[in-house]
Amino acid sequence: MEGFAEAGYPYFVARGQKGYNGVMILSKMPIEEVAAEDFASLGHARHIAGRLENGVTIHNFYVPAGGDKPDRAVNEKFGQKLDYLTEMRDWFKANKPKKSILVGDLNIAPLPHDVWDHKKMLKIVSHTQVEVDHFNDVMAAGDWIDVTRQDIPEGLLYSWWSYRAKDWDAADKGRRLDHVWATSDISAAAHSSRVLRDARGWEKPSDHAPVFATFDL
DNA sequence: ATGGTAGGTGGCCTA
Repeated sequence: MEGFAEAGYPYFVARGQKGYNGVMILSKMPIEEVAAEDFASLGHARHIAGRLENGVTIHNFYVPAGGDKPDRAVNEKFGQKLDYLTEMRDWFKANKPKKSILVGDLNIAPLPHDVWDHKKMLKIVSHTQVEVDHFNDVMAAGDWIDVTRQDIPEGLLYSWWSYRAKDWDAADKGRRLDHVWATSDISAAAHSSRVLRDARGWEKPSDHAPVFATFDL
């Protein structure tokens, strides 16, 4: 934590399970934890929410990846992913977000231009129709706006490239799995979204690249 | 239809 403070982020809210999963929101300003839900009762640490002193709430989600086969009858993890999204939807229906930002690895690329090959990817977990339907239901339930696509509506845009490609940059078989959303009451304050694609080429990189957005609030 | 890479933890599982 000292390292984060030295880097200019003395405040945070976080949940984690060593060796498994975790979410964290670092802040330059005081932030108070306001929620940490265990959707689909997985016993995981995939959600944290904090509120800043200006009244803005920030959610960070790590939606389950969902395994390989997009069929809950043979792949329990896929069912858990859908259930996770269904419970997110119901929670946002019951707790209508206002002045809120949602970020995270949502493990779904919702739009045809969020993947390198829409037709091929329709059979691949992260871009199947049932996942996109669940994803859109969560957005509708919270009146969420996709800030990244508000700023960058056109063109292929990815935030993740598999480790398994021999040359991720040349093959460029990416997916936009990481998202920045805002409720419609503050979405007009968002601008300057971008993906730091260069980070995918750093030493010992994550397979995800950072997604940025700026809010004037 | 399959394998490909990376990581964390501990000898395999998940992403």
